[in-house]
Amino acid sequence: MELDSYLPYLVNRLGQRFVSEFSPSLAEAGIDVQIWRALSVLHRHGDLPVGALSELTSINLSTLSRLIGRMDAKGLVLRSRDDADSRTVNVRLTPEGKRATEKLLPEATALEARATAGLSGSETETLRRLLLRAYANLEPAASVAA
Amino acid sequence: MELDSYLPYLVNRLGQRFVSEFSPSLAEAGIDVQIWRALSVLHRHGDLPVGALSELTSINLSTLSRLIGRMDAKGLVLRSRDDADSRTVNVRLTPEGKRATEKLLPEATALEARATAGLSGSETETLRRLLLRAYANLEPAASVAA
DNA sequence: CGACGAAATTTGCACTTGCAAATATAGGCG
DNA sequence: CGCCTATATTTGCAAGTGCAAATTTCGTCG
Repeated sequence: MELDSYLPYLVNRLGQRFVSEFSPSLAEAGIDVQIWRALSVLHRHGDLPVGALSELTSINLSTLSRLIGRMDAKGLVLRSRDDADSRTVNVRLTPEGKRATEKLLPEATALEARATAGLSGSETETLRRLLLRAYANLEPAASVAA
Repeated sequence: MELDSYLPYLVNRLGQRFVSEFSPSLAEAGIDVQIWRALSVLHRHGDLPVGALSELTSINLSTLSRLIGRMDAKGLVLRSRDDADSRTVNVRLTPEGKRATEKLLPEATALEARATAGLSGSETETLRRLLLRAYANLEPAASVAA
């Protein structure tokens, strides 16, 4: 195996670099990268149950539960039991959460632009497509009940 | 910004999936993903100073210092002050560390193969190249002294 | 040669994380 | 209707993590 071109390696270090390069913007907004991930998903998808938010953010459920607690304390989100099924807790952006997210979106876009500088539009699209495909390929095997 | 095709988002979730899919193999070997990252880099590059290992693994220096402590305790690596400059500590794989790493390499390769299933050889190469390029594009600005 | 600032690594501390167990609510069955 | 199992979320606990300060060693200048 050639580590320098090993995909998990390349992906991990690019991910770390995205985080470190975005951190100054986040720090200015007083939030960390995990909160940002949750905010951006909620902004895109609207209200979501905790479980769905976990799935979409790739944040562990118990970690996310506490993260939502912190976000709530900051006034960024609201929790409420679902009307139809009250095992479910729905998370919703507050106006302030929405505002904070929208303030950061342009910087997020700029970061991506910086990452793709020098790539043609079609190369960038290819990159997106292949990342998506690899992700789908690794769909957990949903282990059939024993 | 369209979150579902936002690169940092795609990269993060693919990275998380690589980790979760590799975890069973790691658990069997009794190590965690951070240790694996350090092992694989050491295997590829040979002995390295802590700072260089931090750079190559994208693991924070203080975190790495303690990680090396754990690896040492497990008999996977050895620390030794550098002969020429004893501010530097060199980290080296023990034979056992080498063995443990080589035991996992085939599974790492298999994971990558699974991720790239259905992609042509040239698509996979393109993916590697673009990830590398994006990483290079985000090289920190080395802020010129004020 | 001795003091001083720079470089490499480690450590104190406060906080985040994930696993597994606990809790809360639903839904089906006798 | 009450019990039992499944689903959704939270919490106890034992680590792991990053920042900033401390430590160790180096190299240079007076």
